[in-house]
Amino acid sequence: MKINDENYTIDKLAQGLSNLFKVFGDSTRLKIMKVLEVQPCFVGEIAEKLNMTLSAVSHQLRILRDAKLVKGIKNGKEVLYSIDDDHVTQIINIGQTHILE
Amino acid sequence: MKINDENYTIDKLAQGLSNLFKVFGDSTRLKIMKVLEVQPCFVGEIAEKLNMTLSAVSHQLRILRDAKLVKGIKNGKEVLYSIDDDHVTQIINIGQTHILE
DNA sequence: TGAATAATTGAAAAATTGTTCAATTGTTTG
DNA sequence: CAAACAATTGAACAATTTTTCAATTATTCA
Repeated sequence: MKINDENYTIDKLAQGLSNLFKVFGDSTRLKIMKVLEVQPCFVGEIAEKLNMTLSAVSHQLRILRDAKLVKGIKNGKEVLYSIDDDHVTQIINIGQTHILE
Repeated sequence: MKINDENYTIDKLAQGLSNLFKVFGDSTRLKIMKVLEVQPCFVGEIAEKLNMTLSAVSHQLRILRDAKLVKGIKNGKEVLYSIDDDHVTQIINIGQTHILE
């Protein structure tokens, strides 16, 4: 394939898509999303539920936020996180169907 | 969270799901899937279209095969690859919707 | 104001992943 | 059978990513 318009387009699309799916490609982040699907939680609650350090959770939440998959709303000292987009549940559900077949 | 049944379940599920999404989380593999969505191709054709070495394509095809996302049918010396599962297109389409919003 | 609490951040270490190169397998055909 | 062709494989290197640890920011309240 030569460097032409068509490949430029597929390259950019593949880049964007793979960056999105990379975010789903980590079990820690998946667990965080699964927890938030049940109900919105503070950072400390997520850490406790998943038996992780606050720091590790916070780092992963930033990645999820950047991808617009979760959002955090500040409430005093605490930040309440929740799922930001229905695509999260859709993608996870199709994935689940795939691996359980 | 303590090591209990509930977490054992979510851990295993998150492992399976993240392993699946890791496969989508690479632009090379995404481009291969995009190419195969248009039409089935031999390994050499994929390599030519994407301007990659045969070896690199073959390595990625094995990962896609293991995840049951593509399948290869041997025909003489050549192997014809195609999308193995409708979930591929579904997941890519939802991802595309997400990043284009 | 100062202590306590919740969360974020940066840097380093540990682990994982993708590509390249060389060698190998399997198939066709001269 | 030997040469040519298509694809796969293994090992090494380069690059990226996740976690940990320590330090920092921001907010509450005594």
